[in-house]
Amino acid sequence: MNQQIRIAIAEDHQLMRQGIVSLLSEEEDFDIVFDVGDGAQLLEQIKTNPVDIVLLDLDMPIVNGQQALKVITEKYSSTHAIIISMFYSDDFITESISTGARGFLPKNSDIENVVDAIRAVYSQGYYFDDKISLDLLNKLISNKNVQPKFKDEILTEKEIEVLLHICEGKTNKEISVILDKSQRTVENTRMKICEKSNSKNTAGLVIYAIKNQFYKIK
Amino acid sequence: MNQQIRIAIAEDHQLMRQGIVSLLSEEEDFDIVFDVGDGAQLLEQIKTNPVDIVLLDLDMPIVNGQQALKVITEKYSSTHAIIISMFYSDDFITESISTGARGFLPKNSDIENVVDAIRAVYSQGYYFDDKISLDLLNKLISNKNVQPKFKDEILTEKEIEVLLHICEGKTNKEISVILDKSQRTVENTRMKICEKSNSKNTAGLVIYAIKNQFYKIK
DNA sequence: AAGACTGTAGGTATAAATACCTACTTTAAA
DNA sequence: TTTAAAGTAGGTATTTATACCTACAGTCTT
Repeated sequence: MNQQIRIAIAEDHQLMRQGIVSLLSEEEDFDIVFDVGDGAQLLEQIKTNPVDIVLLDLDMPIVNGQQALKVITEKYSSTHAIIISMFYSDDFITESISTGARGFLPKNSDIENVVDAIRAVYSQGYYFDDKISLDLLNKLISNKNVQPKFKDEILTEKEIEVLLHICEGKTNKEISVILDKSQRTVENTRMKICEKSNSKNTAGLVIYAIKNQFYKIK
Repeated sequence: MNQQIRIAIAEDHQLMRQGIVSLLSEEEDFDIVFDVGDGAQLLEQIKTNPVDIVLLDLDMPIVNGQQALKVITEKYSSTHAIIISMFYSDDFITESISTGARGFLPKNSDIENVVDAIRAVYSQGYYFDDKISLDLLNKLISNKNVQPKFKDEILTEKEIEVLLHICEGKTNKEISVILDKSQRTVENTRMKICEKSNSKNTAGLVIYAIKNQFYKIK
């Protein structure tokens, strides 16, 4: 038998994870080494169980996908990550690629896409879906180091705290009372988040918070 | 062999759907009759392919889960629906139950939960997860016809249109220009949506729009 | 034909958010 | 230890959103 492709799956929705495991198990040259429900478990498992491919869900709790991806590309150069994400925006893709992902799959992919992606990344080192815009591909090719824009756009603890209260529908004044800070401080923080998230009002902030998994819809 | 349980699956994420099919196929007494990606296909298929159980994703495009659920409980009394949803709020559950769902599963359920739910609904007619609050169960038991509150809280076409623009970050003035209506009209519509959705500001509106699948995060 | 609802829009007011400043303190990194 | 950033908060102004009214024309249902 040929050498098997060693695979790990990190995905927080159990049903989805079990489903993917079940489907991929049918491929004879695939060896599902382990599957986990969050980024922290992934980093723990990968220490002792080397794999070739990690299928990585971007929206995971505890240690999120981005952070896990960063650690993996830095520490485990022989492991290549393929991102699975609910969202399919250019921002997400470019961010993932620049952090070291070798492939990107939307969650409405077919299992065949996943199988193709795994084989492609294993043999060629990368995989991109048909649906990825030519625009984006050109951007990625022409400009290896895609915008470090995201570097300084990471929200601080305080900003995240304020953002969550905004998502809960609280006004600046209400937030200032809760955090025991001046209303002006909260206003400034709010504007700072607007800048960083490139949004121009409350609606934009809420969408940003949800897209980036700061705020989880219950 | 005993009689098989005939099952249909309606879920818009292909990977999830294929995964569930693969996992359920391992149960010998389960007969997966068909699986579809939206509510319209479900209603089409079910005309000619009777099933005992429908696993129904609430967040589907074209004809959404709620509408499909309504038709099924009205027209196909021998078919029982089990809801699978990303969201686990009491509102969603009570709404689903009052529309005729016989069980409710969050998307982070285990496949064992799904199998249990199918068997339970098939033999006992209903299934509720451990995680469903006692509070809610009591509400459901004590008060069969749970709030018809939702009845008159359905958004009109105009309201949905305005809501989407709000989610896009547009101001009332901008929306009024786009729709060629008075700014006051848009303001009034906005307030009406606030009432219906029981939210008190823009943040609440956006969350409501996302939860209820009016606005899809791209 | 009466009633209910939707869509339309005006009046008036207050509350909240947004925009663009300055400035000081603390903390962390170079 | 200088530099950079974050956290703090004040001034001032404009724009937006929210709140609570009234009113009328069109549509659909009873």
